[in-house]
Amino acid sequence: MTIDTDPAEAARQARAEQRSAQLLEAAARLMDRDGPESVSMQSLATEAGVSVGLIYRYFGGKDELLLAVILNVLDAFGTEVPRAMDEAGEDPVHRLAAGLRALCEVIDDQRYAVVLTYRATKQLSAEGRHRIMELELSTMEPLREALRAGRDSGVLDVVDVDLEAYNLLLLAHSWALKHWYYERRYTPAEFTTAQTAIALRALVPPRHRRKYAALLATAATQ
Amino acid sequence: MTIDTDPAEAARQARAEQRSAQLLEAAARLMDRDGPESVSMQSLATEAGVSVGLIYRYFGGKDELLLAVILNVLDAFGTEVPRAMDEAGEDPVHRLAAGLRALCEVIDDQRYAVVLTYRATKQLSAEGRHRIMELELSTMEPLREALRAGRDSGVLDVVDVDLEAYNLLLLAHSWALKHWYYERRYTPAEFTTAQTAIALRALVPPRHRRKYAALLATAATQ
DNA sequence: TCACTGTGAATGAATCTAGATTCATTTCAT
DNA sequence: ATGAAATGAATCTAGATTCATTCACAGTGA
Repeated sequence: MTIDTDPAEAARQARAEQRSAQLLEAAARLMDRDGPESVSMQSLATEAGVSVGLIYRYFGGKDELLLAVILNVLDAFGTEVPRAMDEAGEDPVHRLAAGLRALCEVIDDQRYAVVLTYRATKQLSAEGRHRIMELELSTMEPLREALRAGRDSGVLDVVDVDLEAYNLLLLAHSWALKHWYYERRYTPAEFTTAQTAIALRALVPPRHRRKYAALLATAATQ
Repeated sequence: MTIDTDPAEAARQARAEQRSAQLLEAAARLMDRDGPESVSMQSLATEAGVSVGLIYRYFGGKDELLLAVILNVLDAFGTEVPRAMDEAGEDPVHRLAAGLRALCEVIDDQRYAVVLTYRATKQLSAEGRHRIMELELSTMEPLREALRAGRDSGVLDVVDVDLEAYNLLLLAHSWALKHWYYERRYTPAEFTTAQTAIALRALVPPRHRRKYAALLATAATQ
């Protein structure tokens, strides 16, 4: 099965990957400046400094492009969340908090792409939609895992792991979804801290609260 | 200023209102059957059994129509939530639970219109967007009020009223937003009960939990 | 009671528009 | 010189919008 080793082919692949990244970057920049509805093939081409036709070489069409943008975010979740959680050590509560923070950071970074996830369902093929669902679920797996671990060791009071994991994801998504409201009241960091406190307050039973006081506190605490 | 009393004018108004309601109903039915992206002027006209042109008489265009659909849902929130809360009596916790339940019920009933709220931002005029924001905020006011009352009387542990009220709204919205996932695992009623328990678990301090045991319990409680 | 007429309601084929897609042509790298 | 990469004007498409036309009926006079 060693079909590789063709240097020309390898070079092509490398270039393709670079182009693809360039286009995704441009899409992000464009959405960030003009909102997600401005992602037309023309404006994307202009933003990326290439011609429309070229986009079709690297992405089959708009559908595939949007799918790629979305998968890109989900991929960032899949990378950043576990990394942050592992850095946080073994404690399930700290792991959870770290995961939520990472989630919020990626979302802040890719705000419009996250919103796109909710908007683009229309143009996506059934298969694309399915991939997104699968990926979203597997993205959340580390959070679910931490919830389970915390429940098993008694530091977390979890009733329904799946539901509560999804709630955490939505808590973070809300930064993108309701940004028009939150941006007036919180910085990204404040938002993250406050939501972490709220989420953990729901999960950490009283007897363990002292231990996690730092995570449970907010600037606004009375 | 008694410009009314024109019976012809009154009749016209009545008919206009009826038409408008008929069209909004058709839009709901259509979205429910074919998804929100199928709301084209043609298909809406077909569904409502009128001609395309007529829609333009009652709604200026697609933007206004979508705005009306959305305002319609928000209006239902504005009516149902306070009603349910008032029926629940004085106790802030019961009021909150009743409000959340009412929210979930309206959302289940208008699932696609709720999703539309997140999708349609594009086509809405700045003014329409603004009205939606205002309305959403005032819709949540009863929830905020209950949170404040509960905090003041000590039965609720609330750090940031605005943030937590919005989280409750999103908890309910998630039924519509992530329906593809939840529908496989919960009935609307189960979802509502579970989310209520989770939300209240976060808010009711331990010393008051016994009193609200019924709301805090779920079928799934270990 | 019945034709007659004026007015708003309703129609839907024709038009317009935004933007996605194609592909004949040109440029570039080896 | 050759093939891949890139271009962008021309085409295609979905669907929103218009508007000339028809319809329905209330009011009017015989």
